[in-house]
Amino acid sequence: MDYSTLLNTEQLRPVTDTQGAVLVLAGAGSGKTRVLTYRIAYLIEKCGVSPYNILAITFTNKAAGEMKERIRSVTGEDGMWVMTFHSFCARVLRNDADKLGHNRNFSIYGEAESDRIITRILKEEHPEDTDKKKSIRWHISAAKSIAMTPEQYALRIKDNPDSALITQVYARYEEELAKNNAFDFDDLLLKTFLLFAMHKDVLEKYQDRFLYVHVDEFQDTNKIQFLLVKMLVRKYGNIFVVGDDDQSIYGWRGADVGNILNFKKDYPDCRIYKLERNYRSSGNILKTANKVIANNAGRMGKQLWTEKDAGVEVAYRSLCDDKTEADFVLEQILSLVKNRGYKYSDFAILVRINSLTRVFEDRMSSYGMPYKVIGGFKFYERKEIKDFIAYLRMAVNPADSESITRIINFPKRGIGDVCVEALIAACNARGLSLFEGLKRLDELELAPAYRKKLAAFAALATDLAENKESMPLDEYVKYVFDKVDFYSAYDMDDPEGRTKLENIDQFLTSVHEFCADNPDVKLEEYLQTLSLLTDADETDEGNYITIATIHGVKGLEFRCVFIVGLEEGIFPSLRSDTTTADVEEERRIMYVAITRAQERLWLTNAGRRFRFGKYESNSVSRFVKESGLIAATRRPEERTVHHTVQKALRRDMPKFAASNAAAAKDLSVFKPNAVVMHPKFGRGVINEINGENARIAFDALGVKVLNLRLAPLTIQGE
DNA sequence: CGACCTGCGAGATCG
DNA sequence: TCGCAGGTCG
Repeated sequence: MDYSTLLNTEQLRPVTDTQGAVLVLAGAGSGKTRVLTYRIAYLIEKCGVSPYNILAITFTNKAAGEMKERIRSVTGEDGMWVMTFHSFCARVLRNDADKLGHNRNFSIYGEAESDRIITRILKEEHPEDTDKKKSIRWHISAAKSIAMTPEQYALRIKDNPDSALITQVYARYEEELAKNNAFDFDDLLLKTFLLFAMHKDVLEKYQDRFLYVHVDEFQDTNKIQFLLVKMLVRKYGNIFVVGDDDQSIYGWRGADVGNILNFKKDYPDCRIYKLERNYRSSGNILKTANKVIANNAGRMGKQLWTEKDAGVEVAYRSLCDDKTEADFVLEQILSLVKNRGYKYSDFAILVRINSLTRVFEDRMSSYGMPYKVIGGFKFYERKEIKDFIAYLRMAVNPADSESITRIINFPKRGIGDVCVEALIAACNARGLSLFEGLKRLDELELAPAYRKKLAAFAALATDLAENKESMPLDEYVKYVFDKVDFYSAYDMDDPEGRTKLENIDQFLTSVHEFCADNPDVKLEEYLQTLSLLTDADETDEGNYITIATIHGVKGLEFRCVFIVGLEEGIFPSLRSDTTTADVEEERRIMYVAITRAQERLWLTNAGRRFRFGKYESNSVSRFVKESGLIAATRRPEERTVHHTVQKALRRDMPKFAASNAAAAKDLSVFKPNAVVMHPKFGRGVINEINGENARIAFDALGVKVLNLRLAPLTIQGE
């Protein structure tokens, strides 16, 4: 392979610099993944390094999957370790968890499980402080991501009035996790670090295996992640990290930009390469991005450039309210799809906070436009899915009392809180885990009524645990579904109940697919994979508009991007304790948003927005001013969607304004009392028409107000 | 035990 | 406005 034809000179240098420490500062759209992929290919092809000796760490599972695929298509190599920090650690721990007092079938707890445990501890020991559980969870996580024990952390936060409470709950929390044979997400990193620190032989095994270590999105690593990597490469020193200090947007979660800014201190001999040529965005888009980020002080300093044309001007629109803003965006999309051959999948609507997606979802669904929301609701966080998974966890890890208490009375078995308390007390008295206690109920001190109900659950639990090996995974989950009788747990006449069953069904389908891809997979492996999965990891290539938070589209690109809700208080999102550092992070988020766009970019804000049950007014975001696009505004309140849209059509798209089917739709056919059909809502009758908006009474769903020009309505008669 | 009522608070979220 | 947690009552 001739690498010099595949890469520009900027990219080629780090790819061929294979020994020692290398830092690549890669601007947005500069071919970062390409460099990483070819660097690994180069090691294999030109340096004779075995893929077995290479490790690549990515930020998301999705990124890992994509990189794996690219490496496979370039080198034909498969099965290399390309994964997230958490997956890497889970794999290491699976082999050596016994050295930490856990066993290999440990459960991985997410935030919800952590919350449950913390709430329980607070209820037992500090009932007056239960409202502090969020802050406590945050502190525990913060302590773990800088590798501090409760005692060490207590010193660090000694000025915090709750420091005693926090560290005491932290200590109890650790005991609980140990008892349940469970790790939380922070533990995966921390305990692997401790394992390496305490067991030189284990560390050396991995040091001798991974001779070349790569880390992507290095700007978003936290302290413990960097410590882990440093440890791994200490013996051979081959560390290759790629990142962009301007795209560090996880500071609030412990990501430490210092890792990238001070890389040279840790590796004095390192070589630093900059990738500043952008291949993604038009000249105008890039200019806007550079202008905005230039307002940040703490930067390593990069100036992106492109050989692309300036392209379409970046547009800024101020709309009177949130609904009008949504209509404006949808109007632009429809017009470009109809007249310029764009597909729905070319568009992304980016928001700073999740709650802004709603108005877009509502309107797209009324207008029959295909869309998909990234992030927001999380499939695996749904109660019904967690309940199902809890049964699987119990079968694999009987020590997992947390999962048992979750499902002991779901579906309803008449086992209430009092009964569960009695069981826990009886088990504690004998030093048994809940599962052991359930198996030996006759030995426990319990009221006969409780014993009887618990016996039924105990029989179920034992049966599930005994049968997990006796059939393939996909058959087993179906077996659990039937045996637990999820079907009768939900009311099919209740739409909510039906949705829940559908979700469980979807979960079962995903297990089938997983089994097809990974034949002979064991339940315990599947569960650990599952715990590390998120919705953002789903890849599918449908033709839909993407609605997402900016954090959710990191690393992605779209031909057309709308950044909406550009208002002070929303973006930048300001809390009372705002510091410059916070604003700089907000600005980096803005920078990430802008640099997602390839061809067209719009910034919008609304003068009035419905939030928390009432209208609120926010001033225009400082980022709009910084982008130099503020000129085209009057007072937003004076404008209506009609004027804005007409003006936009005239100014930006004069050639096709006339042929825009959406704009030219003949509205005179719609009259009060006309019967209309809507593909989603069914039959309805127009009650009242007010300009372009009509109040329509749908037979199935009641009255809705729709924009006649946008909504896919057909006249059925009068 | 479980259905219903009331009050409170509301950020982004990799794994 | 909406979702959750905690309290009350049948």
